[in-house]
Amino acid sequence: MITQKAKYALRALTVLAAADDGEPVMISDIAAQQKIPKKFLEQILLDLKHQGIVVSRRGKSGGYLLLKPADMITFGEVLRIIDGPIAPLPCLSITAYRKCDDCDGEQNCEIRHVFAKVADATRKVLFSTTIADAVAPAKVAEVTRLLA
Amino acid sequence: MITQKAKYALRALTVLAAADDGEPVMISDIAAQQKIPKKFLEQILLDLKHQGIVVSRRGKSGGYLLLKPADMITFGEVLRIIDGPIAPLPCLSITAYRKCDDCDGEQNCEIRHVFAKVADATRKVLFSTTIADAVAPAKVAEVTRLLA
DNA sequence: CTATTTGTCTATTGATTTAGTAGAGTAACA
DNA sequence: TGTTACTCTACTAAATCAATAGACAAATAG
Repeated sequence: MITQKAKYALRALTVLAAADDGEPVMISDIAAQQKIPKKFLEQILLDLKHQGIVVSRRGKSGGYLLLKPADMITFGEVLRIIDGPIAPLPCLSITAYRKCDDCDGEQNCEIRHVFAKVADATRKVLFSTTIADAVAPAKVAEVTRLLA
Repeated sequence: MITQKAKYALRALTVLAAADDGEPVMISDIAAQQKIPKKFLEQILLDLKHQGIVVSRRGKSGGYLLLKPADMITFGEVLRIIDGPIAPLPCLSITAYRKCDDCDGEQNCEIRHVFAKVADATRKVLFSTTIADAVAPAKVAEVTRLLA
């Protein structure tokens, strides 16, 4: 299970992706729109800012903007920032590798071997899907509605 | 990340799978062989027993045995028993479905859509791999050693 | 029939993580 | 210079994780 925090982060980013280019969106607006506790969202956006996913502007007419284009932000990188390693075992993590203290001989560890396949499959999906992909269907639906 | 408990469960089952047919293996032996805290392992095996994965015998020459053949026990079912749902979101769980209280309209939830792909890929691996698969390479290695 | 052996079951614990809240502070702008 | 909106740190309640503790029950050997 991914955390609530990660879900919030992804949904906040889709809001920013859907906003007009160069137009900052206020934390309160994102929070209201996505039913996210405002104070909690502040922390999340701050994390995303520190990790170079978004930028912020202060004062009147301030808010948040995407730093990179939405189709350059993958689900995988967001999850890593918020929830930590993608891998199901520490000894399979790319960003936070840690030898399993009990098992020695990773090459022969069959459990590791199985979960390596899980990790590969998971990464394939998460790093090939972007925030833009998550926004696209919503936009299609919107256009469809407008044309109806 | 899967829990330590799940890792212990899987490794304990490989020990039982490797044991001679009909020969019970004592908790202490499994614990020693796999460096698992004995008292913790007791609980794990009890869980697996309650869920119909293993059976036990008490008293002298007692211990645990697999209830089903090793190639009929998948990683997926063991993980479900020990760690709970496989799905990354409650609204994607087969065994413990729960509507996400924030998002309404599952059909349109793009986050859900992405994680559905993750869940599918994960399940494909976990339910097609059995304890027998995990033991097989070890057996091959053993035979190779004996023949050397 | 009783002592030993091995599994059964429930409760408790300390550490960590999760999901927030609280509040003082700082930059930008009008 | 006041208001607005982001920034940063600290705190907390509840849940989960990884064990540990100990009383109990069944099987069996002598």
